[in-house]
Order: sequence, then C-alpha cells, then structure tokens
Amino acid sequence: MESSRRGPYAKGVAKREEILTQALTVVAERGVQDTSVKAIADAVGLSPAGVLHYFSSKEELFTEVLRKRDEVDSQRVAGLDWGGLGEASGSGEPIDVASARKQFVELLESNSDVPGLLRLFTQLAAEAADPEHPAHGFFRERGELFRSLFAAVFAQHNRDHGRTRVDPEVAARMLQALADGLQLQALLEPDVDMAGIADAFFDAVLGD
Amino acid sequence: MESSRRGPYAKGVAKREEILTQALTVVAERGVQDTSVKAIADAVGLSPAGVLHYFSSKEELFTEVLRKRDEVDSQRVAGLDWGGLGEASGSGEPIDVASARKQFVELLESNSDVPGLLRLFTQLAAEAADPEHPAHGFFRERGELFRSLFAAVFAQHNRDHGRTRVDPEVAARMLQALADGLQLQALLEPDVDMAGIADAFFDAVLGD
DNA sequence: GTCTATACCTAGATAGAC
DNA sequence: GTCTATCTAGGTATAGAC
Repeated sequence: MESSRRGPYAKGVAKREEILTQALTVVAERGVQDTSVKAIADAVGLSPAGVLHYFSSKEELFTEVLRKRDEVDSQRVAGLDWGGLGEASGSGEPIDVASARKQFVELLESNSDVPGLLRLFTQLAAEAADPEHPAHGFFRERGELFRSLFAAVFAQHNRDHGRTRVDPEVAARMLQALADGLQLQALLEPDVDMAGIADAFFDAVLGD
Repeated sequence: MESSRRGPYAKGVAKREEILTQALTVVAERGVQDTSVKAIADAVGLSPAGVLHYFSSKEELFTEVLRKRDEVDSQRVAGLDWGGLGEASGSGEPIDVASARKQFVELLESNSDVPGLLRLFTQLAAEAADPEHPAHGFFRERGELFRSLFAAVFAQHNRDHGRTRVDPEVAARMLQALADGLQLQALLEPDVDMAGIADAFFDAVLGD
C-alpha cells in the first residue's frame, strides 16, 4: 500500500544495538584479527549476511563498535564527564584543571583493562589513515574534540599561574600523542604504568 | 650423503634480500592493506608460493620488512648513528644531548615522508600485542633499545645540569610514547608538525 | 522490513611435481 | 628453488522467503 508508514523498525534498532554490544564483547575477547563477521553473527544468532543487513561492511561495523565504546566509556569511568568539560571550555566558567587531569588518567587506566578494545582502537586508527576508510572521520573528529578540550584545560592552567610553559595547543597534541603511544606500549607490555607516566607528563608540562 | 654441506644457498640469500627490498617499495607505495603476497611476488618475478618459500607466512615477511626498514633508516638519515649512541651509553664517554635530540627529530621527519611504512609499523605494532605474533619480540626489543638509549641521554642531561626534572627512565618512556602517538596522528592528519611538537617536548622535559 | 541461503571472489597456505 | 594445483577461510552481493 501507499500508506506503508507503520514502521516496525523498533525491533531492527534493538537488533542493531545488540549486534554492537555483542561485537564489543567478541572483539574484546578474541582481538580484531580473529573476529570474523561470522563470529559476531554466531554470537548474536544471525547469519553473516544477516549482520551485514545492518552494516554495509565489516569496517563500518567496527567503526560503530568504536563509537559504542566511547559511549560506554563515558559512563563506566567514575566521575568522567566529557560533556561537562566541553561545555565549560565554551563558556566563561573556569575549568577545574586538577579534575580534568584526574579524569584523563582514570580513562587511561580503564582503557588498559580491555586489551582487545585497545587493539581494535589502535589498528583501526592505523587503517583509517585512508580518507576513504569509514572510520577516518570518526578519528579526526575525536582527535579534534580531545585537543580542544585539553587545550582549554592547559590554557586555564596558564591563566591560573600567569605563565606559559608550553603553548596550550601544542600541549594538547602532546597529551594526545602520549595517550595513544602509551596504549601502544601497553599492548606490547601490559605492565606499563600508564597512569604514572601520564602523571609525570602533567608535572613536567604544568610545572611542579 | 652425510657431507651434504655444499650449500648452494648464495642465490637463495640474494633472492630473499631482493624480496624484502621490493616488498619495502610495494608497501611504501600502496600501503599494507593493498599489499598482497601476490603483489610482492609480481614485483619480484615469482609466484606467491615462490615468495612463501622464503618466509613462513605473510606476517613474518612483513616483520622482516620492518627490520629491513630499521637498517635502511639508520643509513638514510643524515648523521644518524644509533650504533654510536648505543656504545656511548655503555661506556663512560659523555653523550652529546643536543645531537641525540637532533637525530631523533630528523628520524621522526623522515618517517613521516613514507606513510605506507608508517602504517605498516603502527598496524603491525598493534597486531604484535599477541605474544605469538612473529613481530612481538621485534617490537619489544626495539622499544627496550630505544628507551635505554634515551634514558642515557636524559641521565646525561641531568648530570650536565645538576638536577632531575624528570626521571630518565620515565622520560624515555614518554618520548617513545610521544613518537608513536605522533606517528599515529600523522597518519590521520598528514600536516601535523611532528618535529615542532617533539621539540616542544624536549624543551618542557629538559627545562629551557 | 528482516533475514537466510547461495554463490562468488579474493587471498593465504600447503602438497607435490619438476 | 620454484611452479601449478588445490584447499580453506572469509567478506560481499544477490535473490528471495517470511
């Protein structure tokens, strides 16, 4: 009929969510390499084609898994509040530098608890170098958000202390690089004290 | 015969080298994703099976390519001399901190010129998280070498200036993370000023 | 709109001939 | 030392069942 507007896609949306959640689990357990579309399909009780009904390709699926992880992260870490941080940077309110620093270190630690996802993140980031890759935009935007957030934090610190040790934009880039690099190290040597290194970095950049 | 030791493997060794050299070129041009064993085989005038006669798997081949790149790097960068740096750190001779810093930045810049290899490096590093991966040992050893080298550099700086701003071991780890992270960023945004960021880092850690 | 079955294609790996 | 042939696994496109 023409009036085919009774959209029964509530179920579809739910299924899509379920696929993402399960994929998150499977990837965390087995790593990206060993996660086929079939493995995800099995976990969710579908055929591979059934899964690809919701995502145009495996790469896009993984990209969405990453988005999902970002959501989960922001709820899992106690006291983490990217949103609030973002707002504060836009408005005139002063930013709590110590709190931002603490949140960042906590986020680092929580990441290292799930090596499978760390691997997904790093590998996809490398693959997303290609502008055609579905995750390319995701990573660029994520990086920009991260840097603008922490550039604001560093700028606040400079105001508080009346000096500029390191340019806030540069410091934000350094922090981003440090975080990504530490995660790479943690993949190879799970014992790395990421929080300790990150703390030392803040000390060095902010001045003791 | 027992004395079957007349090894006609001079040719084999040469061919193996040729495969590595060609693979280096192919990967640099097309990126890891688009480099199949067949592509390398074509470049070197063999069949895929012919190539895999020399390497037990594609992963192992790529690992060797990375090793090869490390060799090439140390010759390509003007004035770079890891060997000398390593020796100096072992002996009692003082290390030229400024020179080490300069070499490091130059190496960073030269790396960013070849995104294909950058990607190979980063992706393989992520995959090598698995202890079973052929590149696992390579990356761990490489990281340890890097850190011991630069820990010595930072220690020397501390001696020269009679103070300890950051623990040398910690600083070395930070530098390694920064380098890896910057390369990741450079993959997504080719315009990143890696050398500038790295320089700012040295300024912050060494003290102006 | 949701999903299965099927078929197809690429690619890494292996066996055995030369 | 190298090739041909073959096996297997996995991603993707299509047709059509429900």
